[in-house]
Amino acid sequence: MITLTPAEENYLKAIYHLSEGGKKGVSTNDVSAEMKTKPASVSDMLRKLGEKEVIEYRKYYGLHITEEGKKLALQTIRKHRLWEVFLVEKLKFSWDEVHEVADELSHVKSRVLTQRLDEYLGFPKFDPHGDPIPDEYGDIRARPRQLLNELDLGSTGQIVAVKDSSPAFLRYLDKVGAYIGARIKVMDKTEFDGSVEILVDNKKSIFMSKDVAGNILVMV
Amino acid sequence: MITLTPAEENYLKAIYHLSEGGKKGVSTNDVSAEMKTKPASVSDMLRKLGEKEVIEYRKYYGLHITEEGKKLALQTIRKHRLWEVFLVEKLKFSWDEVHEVADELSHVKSRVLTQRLDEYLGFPKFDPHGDPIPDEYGDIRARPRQLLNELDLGSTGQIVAVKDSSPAFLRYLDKVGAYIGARIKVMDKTEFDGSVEILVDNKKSIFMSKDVAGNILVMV
DNA sequence: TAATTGATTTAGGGCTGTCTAAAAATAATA
DNA sequence: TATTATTTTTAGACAGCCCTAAATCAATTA
Repeated sequence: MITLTPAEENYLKAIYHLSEGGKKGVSTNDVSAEMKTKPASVSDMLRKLGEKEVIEYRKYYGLHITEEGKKLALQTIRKHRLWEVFLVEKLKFSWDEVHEVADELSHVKSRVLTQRLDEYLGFPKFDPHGDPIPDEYGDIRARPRQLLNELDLGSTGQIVAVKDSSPAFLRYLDKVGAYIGARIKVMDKTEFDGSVEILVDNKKSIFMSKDVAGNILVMV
Repeated sequence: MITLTPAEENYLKAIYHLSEGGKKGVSTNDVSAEMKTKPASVSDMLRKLGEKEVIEYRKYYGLHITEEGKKLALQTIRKHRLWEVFLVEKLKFSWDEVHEVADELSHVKSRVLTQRLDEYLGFPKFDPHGDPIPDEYGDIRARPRQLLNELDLGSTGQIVAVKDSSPAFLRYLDKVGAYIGARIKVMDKTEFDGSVEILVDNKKSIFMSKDVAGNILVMV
């Protein structure tokens, strides 16, 4: 049975996220940026994770996460997200306050604790950010996606993809401040032209035509 | 502001308990036994705690905890006991399962977390073992004591003292399996002679006359 | 293809917290 | 008091995790 130190868990979790996002392999610098540690420290850690076979690591050529690595990363992610639910739902933390604390809590090693917490929270399927919570076997229920222009007034979600991925469209999104991963809320809908006003990351309000909104996929 | 590492917190907590129990100073070996680490490791840690002025440390002569040290120890104890309450009351852990887990949880550094947890639990004054939970200023409310023969059927508590401390009485208690610190529950009360049946440490059931029970102080 | 640039790794060091083995101080006993 | 026994401390080592500085490798450019 492979066991990871808290630091190793954190690295593996970061690597998992990087693997999901980008298509190709993950580089030392990617991990360094994500973890906010120096590349030199990352090299050392990658060697260790390679020895534990949770990643496949070739010096100078980056890495790929292994199946075993994914499983372990999902365990950590599960714990992290369950604690986030607890902090927000039970202890009334706001979204932005939870991350660090959940991070520390998620390193407490007790399988029973995780199971009981899951049960206590009513086996939630998604965390407060809308990210799915893996079950104890690492399975994730894929969240259904909806087109942004079909969302109801007041509903929230996260931009996960675009139908039109032309550079022009992406540049436009970039310009107005929308991006893959952005948390959005529908603030207003105009009936006659189908345009919408959405709030991005609880900060910036932007207007969108029906055409634009109809090309954005949102996870609700 | 003094900050302690998790290990330092653990040592200080142990030292606080040792200081409360025995009257005189605390020795390196005492701490070693309590912490289950080698005396050599303890020496090193005592030097560090001495430098941080949470204890007063004289080489070869043991130590005394300082006022500042007591305050910090009580903070840690507060967190530990709040988590114990959470684990037992909300997550349905049993008494014997909670300690290690609460220990890890109590090292999560977030003042807000502790406050919100306290609030969520309804500001409990005692942990599941009956030990008092310090408030955020480190104050402990002394728990009221009751005579064992005055407890209601089904109530639980911990034996904390005896009114009659004659050797004969103590020998008797010892014989039947009651002792200072024992967790008890009143299982039966006989009206006509005032005798009671109590369950000790969730294991052993013993009978007591009214005279005996009337000499035992219980913290409920 | 050769030189330069940028990414990555290695080398060496610091800090924490543990250990074992050996030395030193104190306490107990003859 | 002198010797022995016990307690405590020091010395040196190791693992984890981070750093900086220097070396190495790979990719790009001239």
